[in-house]
Amino acid sequence: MRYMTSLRFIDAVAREGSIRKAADKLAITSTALNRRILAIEDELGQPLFERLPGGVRLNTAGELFVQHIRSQFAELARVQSQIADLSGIRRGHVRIASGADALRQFLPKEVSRYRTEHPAVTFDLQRCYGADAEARLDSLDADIAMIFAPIRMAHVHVAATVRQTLHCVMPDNHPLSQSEKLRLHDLAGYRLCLPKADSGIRQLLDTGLLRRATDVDVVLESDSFEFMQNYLRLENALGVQIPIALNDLASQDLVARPLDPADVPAGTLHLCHLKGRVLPVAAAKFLDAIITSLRASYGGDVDQ
Amino acid sequence: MRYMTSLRFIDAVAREGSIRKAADKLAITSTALNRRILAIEDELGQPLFERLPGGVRLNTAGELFVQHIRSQFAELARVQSQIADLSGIRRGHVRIASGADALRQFLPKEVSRYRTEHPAVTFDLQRCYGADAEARLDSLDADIAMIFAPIRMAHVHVAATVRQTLHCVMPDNHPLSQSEKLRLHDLAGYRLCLPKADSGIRQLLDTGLLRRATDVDVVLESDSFEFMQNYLRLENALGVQIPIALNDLASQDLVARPLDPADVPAGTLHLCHLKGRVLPVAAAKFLDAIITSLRASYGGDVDQ
DNA sequence: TATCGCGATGCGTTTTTTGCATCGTCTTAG
DNA sequence: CTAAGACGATGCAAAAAACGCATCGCGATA
Repeated sequence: MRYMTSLRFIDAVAREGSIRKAADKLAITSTALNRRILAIEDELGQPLFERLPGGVRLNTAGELFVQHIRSQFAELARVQSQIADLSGIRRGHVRIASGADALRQFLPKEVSRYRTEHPAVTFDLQRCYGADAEARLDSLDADIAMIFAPIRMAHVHVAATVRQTLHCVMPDNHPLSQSEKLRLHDLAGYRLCLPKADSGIRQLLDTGLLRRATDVDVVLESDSFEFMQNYLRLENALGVQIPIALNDLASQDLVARPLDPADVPAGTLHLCHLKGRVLPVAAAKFLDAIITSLRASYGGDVDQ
Repeated sequence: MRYMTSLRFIDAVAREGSIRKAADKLAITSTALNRRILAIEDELGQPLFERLPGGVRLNTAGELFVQHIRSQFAELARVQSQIADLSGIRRGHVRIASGADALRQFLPKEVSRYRTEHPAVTFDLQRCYGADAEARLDSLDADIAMIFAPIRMAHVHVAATVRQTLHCVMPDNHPLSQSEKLRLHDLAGYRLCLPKADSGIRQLLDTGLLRRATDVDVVLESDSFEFMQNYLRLENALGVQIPIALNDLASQDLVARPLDPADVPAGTLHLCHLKGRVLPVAAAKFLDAIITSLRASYGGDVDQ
């Protein structure tokens, strides 16, 4: 929308921390950008940025104003989406912040299904970690977040949760593949490939290991599920994942076995959006769709 | 704010129902206005107005968009007020929709007191009836409503209520001035000056009269309290008002006597704003101030 | 101390917006 | 049944706003 140009520009400057850098990204001269900002500040009667030797930084008023700008963008998007829906075709853009878990199999499938029904809806998938995802909801950079970690911020609304038991993934000829269910002490002596410490899986596992004083052999840490899964067979090691992240293991001759919840507490996958925000039609409907789908897959483990 | 010009224009056209008329009010030519609207419609990809032979009217998309525009205005006002508050001086504009009751004595006093403390805050007092006031909250034409009538709309938030007993106002030499409390049947045979039928006072009174099958002599109806009050002495008649509307009666040799609540139910003065809306600082603080003041005057009759 | 990168500003140029005149259409008054 | 009036749309020239270039002053850094 044309009339929002100045606001977009301010947002860009706030993000870049420099008028010249922002001007570069926006493909205009720093002069023009600078003058737009001065004009707005003049109209507001107060500066929005502190001028530092190395650039600019939002002052308190600027923080408030930029927050306002972002909520205006989000609101406009919502209204546009709602208007588009009137004409029968659902349009819109859905921005999802998710951990790697759901990004593997679940979200691709869901997005694809949704886009089959509503081809005019576009998506933006942002891979990120727990606190990050919440921050993106907060700054209105994402509409929906799907994270396997506790929710920290108070102003995030949890639309649904899914209980997820940790599973060990291993080559199908691994000795532990004989057991249907694994206790934590079973893992002692085997090589483990684990997600990094900031992952929700790792935190749950560490809690369990600490409590049971189990000593395990972590040979590899990575935040890439793909890497770990492809590596397991090479070193005949164990990985840990949650059901939603499990893809077609059989084709790689891998199997998954649940860890006894008595040893490692089950974690919770949170599906959320910013509290108090009215989502655009497209995002709201997509949220509904994935909740329905989760319920179909995980039944009683889904809460709303 | 400059960047909102097009939005302001659209709002004006929606209100006027005609591009030419709106252009007149906005002091530009209809051409310019017309083209701004065409431009926005073009950007949105959908028309916002139906073109009728006698002017234009919002279509469904337009309704949505105009609603969005108005909420943007309100939000901007809130942010500006918040920003102004940062610099110590409270600025802002508070728009109050109120019945005549509170507009007589209470609000002038409160506004004046508030403006003494915050001279940079300006006010807009809109006199209107119950349902009207709610509509103004809804269309964001008012921030706060103060109405002596039941709340009809679900999306209005009642910040406080004050129970108000109806009082009869009369010249101090009126026979009824002897009684400290009046029963409904006491009024029979005396001349009454009453507010019009759409007033909250009248409705309560009519309820009582109907229930008690009391027949009274209504000689005059008016929605002007001033007129009625000045008229009472001339015809030695009775008026009915609620405490908050009572001004300095003694100087006019008038007295007020409560009507027995057993005959006429006490009414409720509602202090409200639009549900889900964050009020600008100035409005929010003024609301606090009048609630405090009401509590000081009416104590236990105030609920929050 | 010299240099570099930053935001601010004066000035000529380009783009956008506005106003005027006018068209076509529909309703209403005679 | 026609003429008049009011409405929104549009071509074109004038006015206004935005833009880009060159340049300034300032503070950090090497």
